[in-house]
Amino acid sequence: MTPVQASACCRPIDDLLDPELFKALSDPTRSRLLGCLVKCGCACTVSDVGECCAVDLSVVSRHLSLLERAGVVQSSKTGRTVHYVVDYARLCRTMRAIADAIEQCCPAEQLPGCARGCCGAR
Amino acid sequence: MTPVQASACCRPIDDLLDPELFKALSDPTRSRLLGCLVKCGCACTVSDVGECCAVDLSVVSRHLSLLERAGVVQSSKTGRTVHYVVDYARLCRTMRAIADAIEQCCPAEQLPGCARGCCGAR
DNA sequence: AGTATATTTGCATTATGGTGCAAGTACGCA
DNA sequence: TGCGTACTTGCACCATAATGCAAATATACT
Repeated sequence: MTPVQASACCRPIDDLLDPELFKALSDPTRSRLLGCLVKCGCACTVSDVGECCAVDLSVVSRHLSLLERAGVVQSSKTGRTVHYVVDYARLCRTMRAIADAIEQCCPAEQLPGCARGCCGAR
Repeated sequence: MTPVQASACCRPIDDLLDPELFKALSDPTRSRLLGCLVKCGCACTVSDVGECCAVDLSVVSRHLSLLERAGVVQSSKTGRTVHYVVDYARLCRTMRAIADAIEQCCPAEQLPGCARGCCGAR
């Protein structure tokens, strides 16, 4: 069993290692905005969140909408103000699911004898 | 308490939302390589992992070393071949820690009454 | 020593993405 | 209707990073 063939098993991990989600969390500014929102614990306006870092409000707006597209936060518009909330449940669920999936793939004895006989020689 | 002030509490989350880690997982090619390695379950050579996707081997090499710098995988050189293994334990621990930290910040009742009185009006 | 294999590095190219500014849209209020 | 506020979008600019190719390095084998 080669790594390529091994890819055919352990299905769940492929969907969980979603580059889009991680990309959303990979920018320092965005990370800071999210951290701010996570700790706030309630719905914050774009302007409120914007106070967390010294960037243009348009940048904040774009980052928050990107986080929403990634499923990390949710927005609700009331009048002319937009409130953002962290989707705590979903984010936790995703992180735990990734941990679980990785753990399931983790062989009991990792090295040097390959438990699954993959990777050719090894 | 504004979002800015709220940032002062709930400390752990800031260190856990490390953009560097997520950046490592944010590239599709890298994600695929990692998924391949995770499912393989044992130490794979650069060439082996490279079979997972249609990119130059030099690209694979660079991606794997980046993943190592991010603490996602570990390498060991034996002779002229380099073996990469996923650091299952560390990755799981990190993901769970993030989930835990987020959950701790999650207010019991999220909306519309803000449990922490932050975000001004709301 | 000479050749083959495994991986890395330098370099140029291209793609992606973050940023600020200015203008635009949407809505509330007088 | 006109003005102010909250946010978004278009655009240009700049930085970072992904990629392939070719060359270099390191090691094994004969």
